[in-house]
Amino acid sequence: MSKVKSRTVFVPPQRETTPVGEQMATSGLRFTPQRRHVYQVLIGKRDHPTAEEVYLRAKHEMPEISLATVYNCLDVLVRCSLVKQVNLNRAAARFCPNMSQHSHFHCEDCGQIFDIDGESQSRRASTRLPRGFKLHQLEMSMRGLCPHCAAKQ
Amino acid sequence: MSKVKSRTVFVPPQRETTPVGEQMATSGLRFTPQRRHVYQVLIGKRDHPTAEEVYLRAKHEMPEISLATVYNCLDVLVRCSLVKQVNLNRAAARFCPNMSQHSHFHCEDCGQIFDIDGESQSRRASTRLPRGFKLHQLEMSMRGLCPHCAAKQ
DNA sequence: TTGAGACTTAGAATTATTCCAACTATTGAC
DNA sequence: GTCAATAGTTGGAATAATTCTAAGTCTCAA
Repeated sequence: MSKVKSRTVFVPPQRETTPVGEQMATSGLRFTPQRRHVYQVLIGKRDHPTAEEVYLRAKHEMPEISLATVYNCLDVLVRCSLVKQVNLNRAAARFCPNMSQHSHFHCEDCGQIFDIDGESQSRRASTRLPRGFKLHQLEMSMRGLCPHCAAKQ
Repeated sequence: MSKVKSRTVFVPPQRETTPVGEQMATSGLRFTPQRRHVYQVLIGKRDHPTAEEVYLRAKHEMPEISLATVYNCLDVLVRCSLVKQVNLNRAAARFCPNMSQHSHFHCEDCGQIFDIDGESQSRRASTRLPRGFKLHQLEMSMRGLCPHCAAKQ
């Protein structure tokens, strides 16, 4: 993953009362071993894996984990704002542990996804919204050529 | 559909040599009766239908059209930049004949999708892109509450 | 007129995701 | 601590959007 700037620092959770665990607990959810592991898998390699890829990586350390559980964990992590879900094409959803404000650049040639830092995107966007709309979340995605593929052509 | 401002004006194609038809022909594709009809269905009601919904609407005037053809037509229209494909959640893709620069606002309460005019979005976005990236297309989507649903709460 | 390539069609196949039912784990009230 | 209630996990089945396939039709250009 090409990352321009990072603000999210992962503190590995040791007990249920880590900041991450608390963020869940307030939603009435539990920070189970499976959920912690799925989260660590995402943090461990900061690309944009699909649920299937997360499943394969998670199985290395936790072979008995099921795909259904991985879907459940990802869903919970997204709902707790610990992970972003990225829907670029109609293909499988991808998951991104970078919670700083950023958008995604999808290279049409090599297929890679890049995080692009986008400061104050949502503030700018909401100033453009017609009166009455209440913005909760903004997602910006781009397609084109990454520097490497653009240079080749 | 709540439309703030529109720049796209539809000129109904009469012969194969309409502007719309030419836009296809240059790609080695044909502006067949099915493709024209699917396009007119989209233009006719400017909301954001799924492929299934387009299929149902198209069948009124052209009962023998198949779902596979509708998928083919939508794909071709998107590739010829006559229609935008909108992927909001993981649900069915939606199609939008508004080709002016705009983004989509998805109301979390009523589920409606609104076109929000966004002038010079892509110019601003590309100035934020790190050196070397070549932007072809930008998509911005928002979630939150539409004026009607926000007022209710 | 004919051959090549594009298009349409119905139905089958694919695939990401969700659902289900049985079982296990955790929490809070007593 | 015990126990009921609730939450989570698991494997497999089900779902639903989309793509593929094969056969037939249409269009264009030589």
